[in-house]
Amino acid sequence: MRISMLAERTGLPVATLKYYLREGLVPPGIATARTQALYDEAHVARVLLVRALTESASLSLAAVRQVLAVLDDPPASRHDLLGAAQHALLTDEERSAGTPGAPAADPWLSRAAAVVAARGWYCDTDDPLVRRLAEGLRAADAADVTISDEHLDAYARASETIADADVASVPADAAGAMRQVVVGTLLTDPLILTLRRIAQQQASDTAAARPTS
Amino acid sequence: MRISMLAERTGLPVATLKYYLREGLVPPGIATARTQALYDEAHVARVLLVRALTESASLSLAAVRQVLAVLDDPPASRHDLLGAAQHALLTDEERSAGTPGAPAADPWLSRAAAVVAARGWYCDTDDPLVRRLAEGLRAADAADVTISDEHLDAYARASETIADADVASVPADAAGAMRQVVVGTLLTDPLILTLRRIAQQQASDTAAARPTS
DNA sequence: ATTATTGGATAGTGATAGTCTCCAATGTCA
DNA sequence: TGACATTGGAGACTATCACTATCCAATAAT
Repeated sequence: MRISMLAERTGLPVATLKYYLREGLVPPGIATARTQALYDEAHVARVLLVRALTESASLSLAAVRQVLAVLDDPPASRHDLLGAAQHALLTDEERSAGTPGAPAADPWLSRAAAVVAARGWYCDTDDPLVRRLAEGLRAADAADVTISDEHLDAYARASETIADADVASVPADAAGAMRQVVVGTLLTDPLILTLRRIAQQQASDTAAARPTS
Repeated sequence: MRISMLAERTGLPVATLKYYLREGLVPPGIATARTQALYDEAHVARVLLVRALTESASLSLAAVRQVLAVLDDPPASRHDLLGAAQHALLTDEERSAGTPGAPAADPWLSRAAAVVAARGWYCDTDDPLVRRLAEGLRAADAADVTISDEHLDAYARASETIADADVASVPADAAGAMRQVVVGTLLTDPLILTLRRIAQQQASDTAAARPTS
């Protein structure tokens, strides 16, 4: 199919597709002449993937590029798969954060480590995710929002439920697994947050019905 | 305190504070002369809140404005509180989405409603949150990510755990409750997503240790 | 008295994500 | 075969966002 057909199939203007091609987010079509190239279903899927990641998962095109790079070249070992996937989802800043000498005993980092440890999980304060958690705790405190240990543990328990379901749904083949983990996680993040809000309404109604319990 | 002190306390350049004042995100100081105004701890807290919402919760300044408007003028009735809070967290587009005649029987909307109903929750396909859920499901499908009913139900169960903890932690006074619900939800969203990723690593390791179970 | 700081206004910046305009080469259909 | 639309490729242009910089005359500090 030609680019105008690709535009029709994806619902995007031709100019945007040209832009994605220029940016390397979508591979070039098969050139049949100097001003003609053919695109196939894989191109349609790729464009839809880019849109899903930008629109639904709110990724920047730079982040989409990172994700696509991992999908296009998945690590061979199944063991490295999740690690590579997680790595692909970090920001440049997070990736390059080496421990510069003394960590200055950040209280937020301590608490983040404690939350993780309380669930019986591993505990490495150098892990970018633990650092990200600490950063979130710091921001909440700066905004004068206090989160109790029980509250935080409830989040950790819920996360465990989610992660177990996630891991259980990973397909056997490497490429499919990569796709499911990386793209699946990104696209289900907003689902989880939306479900949380719906559940809040529900929990609030229930609490109102059974007032000062 | 003068603006330079406010800058020092918040760690932001004076130019940025002036910008926030201009944009109405931070209330003006008490003018003592035509070129002099005083700021207090409330201003410090406000600036830190704005930063927490933009940096940690990734809100745009326009969204921060919406949130602050609700915080500054909370609904009197406790019953309306969560509704108003939820309303404040919607986009303009979502707020203005009235049902235009026939809903065209969107399959994603049906599935979203089914997920909600399966948890024994209310079920209104006009609810902006249910629509948002449907939109997320549509995006996942477009990106060729399939989510089983069990998988989705695990998310719903986890969300219930989270929401119960959220509702249990809401303070009694109206202003504090508003703050906790709106700001607390926004700032804990990233915590939950980060915990999910950490839990995924954990679940993956566990699954690897107990291979083909 | 001199120097620094302030509030207020206006203009400029850099990043992001497109969108528009041209062009000569090609495809399509009469 | 010819008229006309479409294409790939390149470059310039645009809008939005979140600042940042510059000026100014009016204070404040020393």
